[in-house]
Amino acid sequence: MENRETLTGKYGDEGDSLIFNVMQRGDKLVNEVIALKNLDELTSSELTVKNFNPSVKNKIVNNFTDGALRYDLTVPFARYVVQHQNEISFPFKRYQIQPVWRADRPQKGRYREFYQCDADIIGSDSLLNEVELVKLFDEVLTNLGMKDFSIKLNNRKILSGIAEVIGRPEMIIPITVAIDKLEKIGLEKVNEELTQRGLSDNELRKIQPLFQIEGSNAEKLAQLSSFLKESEIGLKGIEETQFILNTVADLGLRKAKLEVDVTLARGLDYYTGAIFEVVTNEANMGSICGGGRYADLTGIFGLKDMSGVGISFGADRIYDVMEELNLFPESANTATQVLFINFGDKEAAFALPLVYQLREAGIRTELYPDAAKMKKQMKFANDKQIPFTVMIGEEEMISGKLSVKNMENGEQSTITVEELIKSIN
RNA sequence: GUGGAUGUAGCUCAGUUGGUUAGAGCACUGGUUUGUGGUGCCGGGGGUCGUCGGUUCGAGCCCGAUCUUCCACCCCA
Repeated sequence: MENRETLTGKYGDEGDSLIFNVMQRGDKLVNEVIALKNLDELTSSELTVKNFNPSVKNKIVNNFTDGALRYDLTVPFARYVVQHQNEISFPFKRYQIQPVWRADRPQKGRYREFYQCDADIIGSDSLLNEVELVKLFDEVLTNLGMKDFSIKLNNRKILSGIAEVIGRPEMIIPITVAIDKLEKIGLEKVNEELTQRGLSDNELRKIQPLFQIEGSNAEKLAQLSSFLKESEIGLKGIEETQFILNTVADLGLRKAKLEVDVTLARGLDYYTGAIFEVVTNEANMGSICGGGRYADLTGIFGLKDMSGVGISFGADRIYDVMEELNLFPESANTATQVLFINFGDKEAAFALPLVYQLREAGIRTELYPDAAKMKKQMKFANDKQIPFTVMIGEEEMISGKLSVKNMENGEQSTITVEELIKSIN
């Protein structure tokens, strides 16, 4: 859990409303309720759901909640870096695997609680870090068995450049959100939305060439630099993207495709340079990974000039995709090799040292804990695909030999422990 | 946040235009030589039909509310 104010305002308006706020506890809460009773805006009639106006709602959230569940791992990481700046040697790398929460309505591939696996490098402007993270995407997802996935690459500076060229720099977020939908809803609808968001016909006309951009990464960048020739920041974004592409190309990738995608616009407010998103081309799933460069996230917490870049793997979505693609091995078969059947207290006491003798010989062995019916114990062994069962009853305790049953072919033999160990090892 | 569905045994689901003791498969359990699994056969336990209220002589089936889960949009991991 974080302090609420640590998280609010970092993820955009949409993000803010998806943060799980946590109520104050105990007397603090009681005191806030008492204090709020005195606010003239809050009359009892306003406490009915239908009459709830936003300002009252805000007031309640502000007064009643002091904490918030982590929305992602990046902002808390930035907070951590600022708080521990004197103890950290920079550039600082860290990975972190933890659950995060979104106050959203769940559906396929969307969870209210899910795990993110983050890797970040903070305290370095170098684009080599971006290159390393692209390689990390490739390495991890390839090792998990994914065969066809795309790392989409864009740059916030390019998006800024676009807004600048159109003449509406303040509209960068609405514009990028709209063009992000190009593939999904088509050109016409995107233009509709842009108009609705306040773009003039002239501005709309200026942006059209952007929607025609296509071809290889190099061709896209070439068209883009002509579109952005008036924008210094836009050209800077192209240059950065070019560097990442070239360097990665020299190193090569295993299964990943690295694709420039100008329509990739992540809603997170804090990205300033490269923006990443990974999608699998083998299953219908939203993005499975994301990330980007944040040049001044720590500034909000009081530490200037601390640029970082990081990526996040969406563990649950990756799991879902792997499940769908049958990428999990049939069984990790580290299961029991020998099961001792339990005939009762005396027999169990006799068997237990033998269990440990087998284990010391490296054989995965267990003794059924209860003197359950034999049929039940045998069925247990069968269900768990345990290859050998050992029966020790009166006879075996006298003779000192074990009745060993091979569960695959049903054959049974009477042998010593040493012989059993030898036959398995 | 917007819209649409769902909710019947542990699990997956049937349940006819509202009508007597609510069913199946799987799972569990007992028996089939009382120290033996996998297939077979015979038997058994288990459900206040999400919750509350309403309509009706009578509701799992109709109506309302509420909760849950799911799906799409929005957004994103």
